[in-house]
Amino acid sequence: MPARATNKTRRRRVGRPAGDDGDLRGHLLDVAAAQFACTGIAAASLRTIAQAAGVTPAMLHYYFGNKDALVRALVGERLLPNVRPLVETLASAGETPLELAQAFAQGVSGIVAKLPWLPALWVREVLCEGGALREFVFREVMPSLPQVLAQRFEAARRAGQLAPGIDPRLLVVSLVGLTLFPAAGAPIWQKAFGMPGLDMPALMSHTLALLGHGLATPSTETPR
Amino acid sequence: MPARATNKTRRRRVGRPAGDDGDLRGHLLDVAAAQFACTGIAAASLRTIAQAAGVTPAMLHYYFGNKDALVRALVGERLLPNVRPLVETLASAGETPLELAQAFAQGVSGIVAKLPWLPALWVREVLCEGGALREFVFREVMPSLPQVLAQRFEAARRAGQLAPGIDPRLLVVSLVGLTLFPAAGAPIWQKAFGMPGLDMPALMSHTLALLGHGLATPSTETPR
DNA sequence: GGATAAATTAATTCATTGATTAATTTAAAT
DNA sequence: ATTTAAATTAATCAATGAATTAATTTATCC
Repeated sequence: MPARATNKTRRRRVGRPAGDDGDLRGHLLDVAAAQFACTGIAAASLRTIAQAAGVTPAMLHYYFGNKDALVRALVGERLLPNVRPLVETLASAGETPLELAQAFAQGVSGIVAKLPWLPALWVREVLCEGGALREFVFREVMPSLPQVLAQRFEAARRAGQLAPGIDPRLLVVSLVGLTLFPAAGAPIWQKAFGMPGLDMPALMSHTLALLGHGLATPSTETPR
Repeated sequence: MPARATNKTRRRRVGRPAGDDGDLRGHLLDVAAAQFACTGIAAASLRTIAQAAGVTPAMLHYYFGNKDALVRALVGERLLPNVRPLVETLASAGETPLELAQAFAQGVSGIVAKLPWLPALWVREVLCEGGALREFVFREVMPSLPQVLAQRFEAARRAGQLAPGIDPRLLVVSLVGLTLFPAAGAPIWQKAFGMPGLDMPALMSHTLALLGHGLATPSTETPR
């Protein structure tokens, strides 16, 4: 349908295209994102990316110049535009900590629906120490998103809205661990449990239940 | 000092060593583990590993044969021996789901204390789709650990010990996301929040509080 | 129709990587 | 003292990677 399928579709004819012949540059970004997420940025060769997209490696040089610029384009044109709105949303979403956490979880879910490669790329290239996106993402999103959340949780704690024992900053870590992390590992969980879906809706309702009351049985509290 | 420091220490003298000249093979495993965790297995070159250990790449060939065998040795001699006991412990630890979760968290904490590179290696090479340890670890640990936990949570659910809305299998995912994941991202959390430590004890008590009663405000559920 | 611009390929260059081997050095065994 | 075994280095090879360039093909503009 979109002039260019992911796999074995015959490539675009050589020569200058007539009018709008499909967004090859954008397609290359998508293919590169998938490869980067799957094998890691450093281990994903331009040859492999080009092959997966049905073009020659020279096309990547034509559209992006070099590998580093390709990575930057991916972050600038796919990652940031989708993450920035979430940051703004979370600055004022929800009243209670639980509502704020819910807004975060839903926001992440929405982004993942649009950019399925994001969770894996995040844990590979941002979370870990030698990650290639570390410095870049750090300057662009990190200063804002965790800070905003942590500050709002801290305010809630001062207002007595946060259970004792919960650390406002570590709560941000926990939230990411309960949302991005399961999404990044979706394939392995499905394989481990023989689940067909591990669909995001099921994960979402489970996570919200866990955040809501933890593992405590609401009806019969075990006496102790 | 164990005969061989991590960085710039002068290398062992050439020639056959006298008696016990330190465990170079084991040291190479440790250095390789750190490099693998930092940049990913595929992106960590044998040259870099050898350089970090103060030896020539030929030593890696001498002790392990090739890169694949090095990875297998690392898994077989460092990873599995530390993970297997945890699986056995968790088969019978704790009575309630909360206690079981606590046992898991403490077990992970203990392993991470011994193998600080494990969390990052896990998220890079096991969690994600193109991970190099995927198949190997899957055969060795995955079938048991998640299954054991999920089955025990399922039994607790049938006994009415698990809050409604909590999925026994997804709870396993949540637990990993609340323990291994924060450990893997420790550097970035510390940097994001300007925390000195993100020490495991603080993380542990926070996580256990979250698992215990979630984000429920103390006003609605105040024992005593 | 000819010139120009856009898009693509094939081929090439240079650096890096994994892997290997032939010496070399030293300790242990005989 | 001679031989053997263990450990290490330097040098090298083939394969792969990123990056580049010179053609080639096709559409558009005048």
